[in-house]
Amino acid sequence: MMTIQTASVISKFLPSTHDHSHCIEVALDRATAVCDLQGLRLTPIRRRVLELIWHSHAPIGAYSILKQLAQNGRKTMPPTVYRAIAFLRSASLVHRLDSLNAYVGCGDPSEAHSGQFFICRKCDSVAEIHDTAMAGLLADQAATLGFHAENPHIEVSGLCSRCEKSNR
Amino acid sequence: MMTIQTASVISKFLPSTHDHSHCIEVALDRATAVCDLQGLRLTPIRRRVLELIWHSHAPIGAYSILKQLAQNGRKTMPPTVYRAIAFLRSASLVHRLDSLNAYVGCGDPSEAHSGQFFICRKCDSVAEIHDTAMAGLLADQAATLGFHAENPHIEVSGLCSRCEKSNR
DNA sequence: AGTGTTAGGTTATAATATAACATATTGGGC
DNA sequence: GCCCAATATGTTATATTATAACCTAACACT
Repeated sequence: MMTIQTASVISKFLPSTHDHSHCIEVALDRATAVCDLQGLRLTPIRRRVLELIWHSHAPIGAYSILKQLAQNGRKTMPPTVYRAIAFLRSASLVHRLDSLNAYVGCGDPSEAHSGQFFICRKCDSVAEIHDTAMAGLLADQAATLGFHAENPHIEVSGLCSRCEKSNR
Repeated sequence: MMTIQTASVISKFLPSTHDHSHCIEVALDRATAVCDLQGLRLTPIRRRVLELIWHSHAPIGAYSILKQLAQNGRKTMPPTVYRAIAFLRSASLVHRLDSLNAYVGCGDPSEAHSGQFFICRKCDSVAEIHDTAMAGLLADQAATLGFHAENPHIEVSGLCSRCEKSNR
């Protein structure tokens, strides 16, 4: 089957052997650049939260972030974490996955967007793409219902190839 | 633009004037039939919860259901509601909308499925469709990532035509 | 240095959901 | 009809996720 390429892949499923420290580094560098450019303040707390979210390619819950923040010395309360998350989301540095109540780093914070997410139900890894054809199809279907779609955020659960191979 | 019809509309946005008692009646009748056919027990509690969910075409939260259940005499606790919801979901009589932590009745419980939902952010009304083309596109994109999609559940927020007209 | 804005601290609580165990009800075989 | 096993519901407690409200600190700009 031939598929027209309409999707930009924002993040793929990576082998467990990949150099993840590099991912983190790149993410933080990009975040710094984006914030710099847009006059946003990537404060130490926000930076640290972003770093924790990028700890892996799996989404992480707010209270898990909270625990890890609290380890490093001073006690930290929920609002601190939720504020940092709100900031990071508003800068498109982080997405919330509603189906998991969890947050994942975005590999392409270049502009505000809401992507399509594939979530492995076994290892929790997430891949993100931005597919214009799908968005278009959605908009078309919406139109037939007289609906104006604003936020084609899509979450699909399933199995990544590694987990599917490993045992199903 | 020509759009190939690949979507079955499960529920549309309806005018506020529509005969909603009819919707409820139909939903309960279908539920009875489905349960009968599949040997499932639509007990009084489950039936009542389904009825409350069908109170409107807008999703309703578990604790809102709980409050209304508790009004009719005996006190009711969260597990009661969550169990009823779990049953109704397993029978495809109700869907959960993750983006709202809320539940909505399904107009077509004929078989297990996960649809595409358009949610008006102003009046909260929901329309549901089942679009094979979209599911296919999703599966294609998933395949390029080596991902096996299992649950193409989609929620899109936006404005229904009525709310868009009314003032934006 | 003064001031207005933004970020973070702190306390309390809201909202959503489930674990674990006890009791009741149901359907089916005898 | 009676008993049993399975299913459904009651009950208590608590987990998990998220926000309100108010206060203090840091910063950016003049």
